[in-house]
Amino acid sequence: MEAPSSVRHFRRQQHLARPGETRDSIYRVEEGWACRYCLLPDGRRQIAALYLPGDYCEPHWLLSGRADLPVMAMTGLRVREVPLASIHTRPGDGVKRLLGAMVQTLERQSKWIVSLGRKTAVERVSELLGELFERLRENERSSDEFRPIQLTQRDIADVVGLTPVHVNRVLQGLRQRGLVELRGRTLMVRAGDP
Amino acid sequence: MEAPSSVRHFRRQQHLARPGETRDSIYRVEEGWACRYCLLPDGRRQIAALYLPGDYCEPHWLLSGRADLPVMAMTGLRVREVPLASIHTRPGDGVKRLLGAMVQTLERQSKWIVSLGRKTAVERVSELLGELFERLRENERSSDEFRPIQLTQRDIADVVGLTPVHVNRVLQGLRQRGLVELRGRTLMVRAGDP
DNA sequence: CGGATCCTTGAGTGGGCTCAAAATTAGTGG
DNA sequence: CCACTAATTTTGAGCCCACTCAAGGATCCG
Repeated sequence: MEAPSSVRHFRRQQHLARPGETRDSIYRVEEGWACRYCLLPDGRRQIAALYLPGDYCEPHWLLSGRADLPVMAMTGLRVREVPLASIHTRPGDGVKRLLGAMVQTLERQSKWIVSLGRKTAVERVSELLGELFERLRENERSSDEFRPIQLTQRDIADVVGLTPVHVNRVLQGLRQRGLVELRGRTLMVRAGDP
Repeated sequence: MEAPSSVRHFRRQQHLARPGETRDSIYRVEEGWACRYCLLPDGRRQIAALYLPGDYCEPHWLLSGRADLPVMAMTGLRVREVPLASIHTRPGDGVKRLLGAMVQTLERQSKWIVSLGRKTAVERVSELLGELFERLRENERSSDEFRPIQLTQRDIADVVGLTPVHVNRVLQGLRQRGLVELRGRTLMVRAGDP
């Protein structure tokens, strides 16, 4: 007998799911970040989705029942495990919230396709940081001007489809324009991203 | 009084939906191709999804009830209009098929993010043509070796995130390798895509 | 304090872009 | 059926954004 919703912890780089695995539960992120990514045979990596506190990971498991891409913790991570059975049997808001999250993921992915296909390096990085700031502001509701982004520049590179070296140079530009700050090794983002 | 499912026709370049519109029905493509795209203020265009015969367009309207991006016919188009009400009230396979289509769209988009972010021009074009060939083979079931792709090179460019000029040069390479043929102005794709 | 990871910087290269013009093809109306 | 126009495909030359390779500093962690 398991509790209907249990808390689980993952360390950075640890996998929440591996490709092909069948899933009978999803996660709701409570603290920390996770990502869905694809690793090509020659080592190239592309991150296809980021999961922040408050996000469901991954909503479409409700329908497909299996993971198609690996999901990994990008920081220390605390999640609540939600059995799919508990959602199917109780047809309340649960299903609705999940399907809503799915649509949101879909729209976010469409936006990223546009960025990756048609935007420059500076535009992509700015857009990513802007989006992250907004998503953080929605879920945790404090109104600090700066927020920490716990990603390495390699991680950012694998989201925006660039090289770590070039991400570094872009960030230096954004720093001079005051959109971003570096404290120790963690990146701080400020509100306002046109 | 309207028939419960009516057939509609669109000409090339004609819009099936415009951004912000509220939708009370979706389409099932019967013949021809359509796409969802994004047009940036400076004229850059990126196509985010292609809809082929047999596809639902767009499944997530079922949940969101509105179009976020414009949808346009890329060729002459015949579709069947399916009122959302008829799906909501009859909770049979209809909902299931639509949600399945939604998951498929989601997985397809994830794959495209990987391509746009991390793959070369030749890889992207080959992958697009291979995917299109497979999707065409699933829905229409004849086993011709070659199939027509009714897209201009500009359209292809706006899918794979390249310039029309460069798409042209890539296609010339693929033609020399026999993966592709050009009859008149229409591109013919052959099976086999490693 | 040693080792690992990450950030930074420099110099040189290249894949894909831009600009521009010519060659094909499709579409239209007479 | 044919001229005429518009839309595509093709080709060439030159450029630039982002990449590669490589080394040197920071920062973190045990």
